[in-house]
Amino acid sequence: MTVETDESFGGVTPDAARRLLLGAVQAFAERGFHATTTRDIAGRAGMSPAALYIHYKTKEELLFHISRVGHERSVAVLEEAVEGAGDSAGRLAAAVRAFVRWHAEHHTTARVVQYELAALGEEHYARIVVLRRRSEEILREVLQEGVATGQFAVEDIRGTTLAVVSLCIDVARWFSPEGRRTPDEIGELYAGLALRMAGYRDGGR
Amino acid sequence: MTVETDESFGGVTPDAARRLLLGAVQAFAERGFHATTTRDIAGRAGMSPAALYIHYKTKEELLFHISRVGHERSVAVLEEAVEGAGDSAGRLAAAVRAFVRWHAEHHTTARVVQYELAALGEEHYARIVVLRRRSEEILREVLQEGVATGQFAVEDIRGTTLAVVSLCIDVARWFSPEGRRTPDEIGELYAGLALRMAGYRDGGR
DNA sequence: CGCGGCACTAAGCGGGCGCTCACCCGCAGG
DNA sequence: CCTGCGGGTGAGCGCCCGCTTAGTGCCGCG
Repeated sequence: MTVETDESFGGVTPDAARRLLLGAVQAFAERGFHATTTRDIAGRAGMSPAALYIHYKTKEELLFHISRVGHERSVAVLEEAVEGAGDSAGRLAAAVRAFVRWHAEHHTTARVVQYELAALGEEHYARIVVLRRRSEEILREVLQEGVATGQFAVEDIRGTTLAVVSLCIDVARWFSPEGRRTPDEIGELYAGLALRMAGYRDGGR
Repeated sequence: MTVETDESFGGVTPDAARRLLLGAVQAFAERGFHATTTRDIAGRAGMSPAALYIHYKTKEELLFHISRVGHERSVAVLEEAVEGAGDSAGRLAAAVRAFVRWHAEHHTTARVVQYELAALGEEHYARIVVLRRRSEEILREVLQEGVATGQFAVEDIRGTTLAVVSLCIDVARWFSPEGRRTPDEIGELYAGLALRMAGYRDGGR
């Protein structure tokens, strides 16, 4: 079986460590962390089980690396999208479009990032939670700004932010490349839905 | 540790079988199916590991029972809410309110139902998928009806339905009884958001 | 009161898990 | 040409998993 490439981990060296990471992402996404064996991961990377422990201390450390890099990428995507995208409506649309696209395009990584958190050790979990808060903050600021300028009409900003973030994240759960929609199309659809959730009026589309 | 009661499984007999089911729900929700041991489940039910196999053939069969009963309950809740709740806007609001409340109140069961599907055997999985389609159909029909009567404005009915269902389901992932919102409040908030997603205009709240 | 049946347990089997250890290449530096 | 060393392997340790089996206590019934 070929290991699908994913530019998120392009910078990881040496080569063997990256192959292990990619194999682990695949396996964790398909079966979940606990149902994945180190023999399976090593096999996907074309190595013996023992080789895994040259590059990573434990199976859990592999998960932590995936989770950390994945969160950093998704937050970076969100930050880029929000910067310099016009008014609040433009920023919200751009943010949701980009965040959703990332979760669809990288649904294997995203699945691990979003749904295997509980398998992290306590210390690693705490470090990941910090990163997670960032993505919520970014969207909340956009909503807040839009409400302040009168472009949006939202009573419960915290709750609505949570709902928008939740909507985007859940894409990773159900998205399939064999499905009828491309990541771009879903991003576009969801950007429009997020604007509606924010109470934005653009003339009635 | 006390086993939290959950009326979803109130009708299961004998008593020991129900206790095992409740213990399994708790354990699966906390740690996931694969990380849960039969010894843990039996322990929560106050029994020896072997007792589990008098009432269920395998650990996977326990998961299947939980998944089946859980899906049946959530679909029933949705159907009740849709029946006799006025116009399309009223029906959509009632449906989302009830569906979200169920996912928040029974977040342990819902977590298992929504996120441990992959651990089911092929045959059991196929039987569950049939039940899952029902909930999406119910919401799609409401949206369709509202668009037909002009109360809603939705271009992509399938996609919007998917988004609404996804939004509701994801409540099970993040909800915590220690959080700042009650299931009722979240249901209310989400009902309003769903109406906005459907393009319903009620005068500008 | 004896007996069949059934819910349940103590003990444990076979196997696969995460992880380790002793050893082995190929190659850069002297 | 020898040497050291970092990336790799084969074999396997100790553990705990899902599940089974042989046996036990108890309860209703003739």
